[in-house]
Amino acid sequence: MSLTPTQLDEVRRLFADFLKQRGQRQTAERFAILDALYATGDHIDADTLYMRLKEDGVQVSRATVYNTLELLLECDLVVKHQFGKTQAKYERAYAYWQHDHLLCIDCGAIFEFCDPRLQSIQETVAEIYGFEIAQHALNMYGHCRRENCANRPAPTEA
Amino acid sequence: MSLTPTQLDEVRRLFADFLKQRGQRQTAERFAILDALYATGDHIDADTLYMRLKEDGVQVSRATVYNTLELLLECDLVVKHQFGKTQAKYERAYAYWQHDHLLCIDCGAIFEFCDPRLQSIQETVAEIYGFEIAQHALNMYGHCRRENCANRPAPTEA
DNA sequence: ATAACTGCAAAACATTTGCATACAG
DNA sequence: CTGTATGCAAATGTTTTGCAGTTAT
Repeated sequence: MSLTPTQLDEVRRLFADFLKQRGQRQTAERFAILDALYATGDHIDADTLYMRLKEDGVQVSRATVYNTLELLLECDLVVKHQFGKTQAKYERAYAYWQHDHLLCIDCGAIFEFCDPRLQSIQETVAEIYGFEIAQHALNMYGHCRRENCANRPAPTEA
Repeated sequence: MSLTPTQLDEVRRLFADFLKQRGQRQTAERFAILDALYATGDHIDADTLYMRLKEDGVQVSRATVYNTLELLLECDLVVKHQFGKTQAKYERAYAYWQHDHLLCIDCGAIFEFCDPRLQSIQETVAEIYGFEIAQHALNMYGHCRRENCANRPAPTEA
């Protein structure tokens, strides 16, 4: 799930090019945030990312974290998710297949899956409604069957 | 898109039964909120619902709106959506087919669709991950082609 | 009666903004 | 140098909470 050092360099280069092309500055903070996000294999919210940077001794402000995440979204190096909560989660997007999410209501575990039929659905919907579809988000919510699942409800006798 | 008076009575009865069964009180406020939500064919956020009630001369507090929406979610008379924003939207759920959403990035218009292939995907995912899936949310984001679409981006010459 | 509910206002969160200072280009 | 970016703290927007007073049962 981790990227190779070469891939990480490529990601930094893509971000650098994006900033240059837009006449925006390449600051240490921006690259630190990019690195921290890519170091996380998981889905992470802005505040946790902010605190993780702080723990690692990288001094950045929350405002810069939000600002930079916005830039990373614009250059498609990061995707943002709204998993039914008000707080958004972010996930790295480079060298990562397009996928959807399966979430456990009880323990919060997140799994990823990919089903080609979704592409067909997207095409059908685009056709019917005359839309040009840019992206989609499919989230499935349920109960995982892991032994150690927290908040697991008592099994309903069936 | 509007429910018949008979259906609305049925909805109120379902809510009444739910409250009774849980030993919770049937207050005028709760039914006013239920009615206001069902009077809206659209997707509505908690604050707009609160203000709409106020306009109609129904005095309720924001806290009661949120509290009641929570109850309505629990008895499946309402569903909650997180359309990529921090603010949640609510939609009536009774006598309404299970459907998914197509949103215009430019003007915010919301369309609904239903595709049977999603059911197959859900079954496949449940099987593969050993999940018992309770619900899903599929949102597609794109550009509608309506003449009067606000914020429509300039057509890219192709 | 009494336990539950309401309204209010304060608190808690998540995110955005304004502005003085710092710094990349 | 110059205009962007940063950090901070205040502001905004959304949702939750605590509590005194109210009300359905």
